[in-house]
Amino acid sequence: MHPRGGGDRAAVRKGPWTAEEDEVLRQHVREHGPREWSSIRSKGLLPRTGKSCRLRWVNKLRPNLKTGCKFSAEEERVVIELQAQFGNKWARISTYLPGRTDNDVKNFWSTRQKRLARMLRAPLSRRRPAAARHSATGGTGGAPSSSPAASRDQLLRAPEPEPLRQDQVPCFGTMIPFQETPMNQHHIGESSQEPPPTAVGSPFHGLLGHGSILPSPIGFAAAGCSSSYGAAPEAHHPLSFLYAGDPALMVDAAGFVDSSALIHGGGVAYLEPKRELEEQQPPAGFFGLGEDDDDVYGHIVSARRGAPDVRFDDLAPEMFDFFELPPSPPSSPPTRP
DNA sequence: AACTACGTCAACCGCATGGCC
DNA sequence: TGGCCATGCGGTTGACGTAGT
Repeated sequence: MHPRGGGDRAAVRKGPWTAEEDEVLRQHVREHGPREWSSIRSKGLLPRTGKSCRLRWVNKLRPNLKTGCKFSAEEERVVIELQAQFGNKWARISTYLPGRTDNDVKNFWSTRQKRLARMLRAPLSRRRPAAARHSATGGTGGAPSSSPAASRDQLLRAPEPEPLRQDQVPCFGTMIPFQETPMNQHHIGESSQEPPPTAVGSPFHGLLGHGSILPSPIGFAAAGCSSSYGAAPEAHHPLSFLYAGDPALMVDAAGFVDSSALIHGGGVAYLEPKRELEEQQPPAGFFGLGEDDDDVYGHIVSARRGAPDVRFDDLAPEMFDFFELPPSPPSSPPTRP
């Protein structure tokens, strides 16, 4: 980023910080604490605005920051959960993620959103291959895609549907210690007051948030997620069960989807478009898009009708954000442990 | 090798909020 | 009570690195 402006008002410096400036800022914080940002400039210590100094400290110089390391699966899960709960309250969300700043969380979420928007916008033929997407999204140390070699065609031509039995459905609680997180304690309390509408015994039972507008177990094809998203299902995200294919969690996505719609093949699973769903139309505002939006809507519908073009692998989890969640019940802020 | 698409990150901006006078 | 100032927050932008074509 090139330094912008700088010509006005007594040479306020903008742009990247130098090591020398960082050191001056550290020294100021050592002496005065993380405050009196404006005095840094007024005293002539740095040609930076107080806002800039504060931002630099908060985002880069503050101790115990997790700089240069990707969001872990757990962190991603927390962000997704809290975003669903609080909205874009990044500062608030970041307080649940030690070492992460609101800027980190915001950037993380923004990346997810952009990816989804692009995926929904771009023709699938122009999409990156799964391996590429993974490397880009999952970073350098992430788990490999569950099935980079399993081509879309392979998946879509899986020979024998082999539905999961109910007793094969894995238990979320054993895989994701969700209850350990403070916000989830809060969440559980909410859920207990307002049980999700999914039927007991359904694979979705307890997974879908209250008032989920899922048309039903949907007919998208679900393969192992190629991204690094380790986000686990949680009560407020209607489709969050789809995150479960992340190999980093050693979870087979098949366990989280409608077993009757599953097709297994080569360690991956996808949903066969359910016959009974083929006649259904998505609810108005499906994916937050107008029904006239052929570009996007067409893809989704084609998947529902069995057009062999869309897998869950192709659909980023963030598309679930387009589901309009019912307004959360007024909740007191969760207390940190 | 050049180009393109994409992800990541740092830093800016405008607005909101709260404290002080 | 209203204005000023410092700080906090969320949105946005643009540089840069990486990987695929």
